[in-house]
Amino acid sequence: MLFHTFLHIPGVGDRIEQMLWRNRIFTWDDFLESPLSQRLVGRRYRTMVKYIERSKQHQDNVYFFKKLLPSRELWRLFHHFRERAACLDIESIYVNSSHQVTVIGLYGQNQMKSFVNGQNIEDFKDEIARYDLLITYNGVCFDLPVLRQQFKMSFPHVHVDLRFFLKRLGYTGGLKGIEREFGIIRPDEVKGLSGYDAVLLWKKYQKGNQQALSTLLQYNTHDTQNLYYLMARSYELMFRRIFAGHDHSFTLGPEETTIACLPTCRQS
DNA sequence: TACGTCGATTGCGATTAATA
DNA sequence: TATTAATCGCAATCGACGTA
Repeated sequence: MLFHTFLHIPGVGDRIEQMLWRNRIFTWDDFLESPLSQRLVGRRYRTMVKYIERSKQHQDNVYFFKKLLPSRELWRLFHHFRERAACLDIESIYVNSSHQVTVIGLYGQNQMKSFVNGQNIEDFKDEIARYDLLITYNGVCFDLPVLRQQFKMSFPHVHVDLRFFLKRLGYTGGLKGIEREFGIIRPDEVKGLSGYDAVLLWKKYQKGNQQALSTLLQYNTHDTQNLYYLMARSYELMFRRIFAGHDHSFTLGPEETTIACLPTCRQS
């Protein structure tokens, strides 16, 4: 999707991008090679050539595109930069008028890492710095503000909040409900657990119940890993949607259809 | 329940394209 | 060249929404 994107070029909005696609100019190379380009965009042509050439030079620099793309279109970076993407989900308890993080789950590069308050939670800062792209559900409103407050840290990453991205595709409601709509079935041990249960499990753990922590970590692991599956599926759905009707011969390339199906996801 | 922010909408000015 | 139309980008407002 990155190479099909023109929206990041100053002076180019939805309409110009759509117009280019309608005229079978689907990629940066199409634009540079097509004799139509100059006629279609007039005086903008030189600016567009300059930015496309810069885009090709910076195609491994996610922050180049973060600066230029509108935030609602950052999802387009997911597939190209998926090796540097991590899913994030936190659990917390509400004490003294603020949220205190109990568990942080981070899934990226096919690895799940859990950080537990009082054990290894300080390692989280180093681990998150290894990634450039964060995927959360409602993270802009909850996870990231809580982490910023508790750890006094900033997140320079590209951030895709699936809550708003999925809403554009017609999926609303909490994470668990959307998982069911996508056919994800959780194992019996954590099926039916909610964020409130996570609070209760943490309190049990504080009273010495190790099994409660184990269940809490399992719950958080499913929350976190399922985000990756939802990101991959919704990316493909949006890709298909925005190109639908433009050209029947233009379909997803094999690199755009690879959906990472996690071993923890049981699909119906 | 409190919190935080997004998307949709609207309005406005600047820029560019098309036309006479 | 002048005028009009189309488009972009920004800011402000407000309601909606999901998290633990």
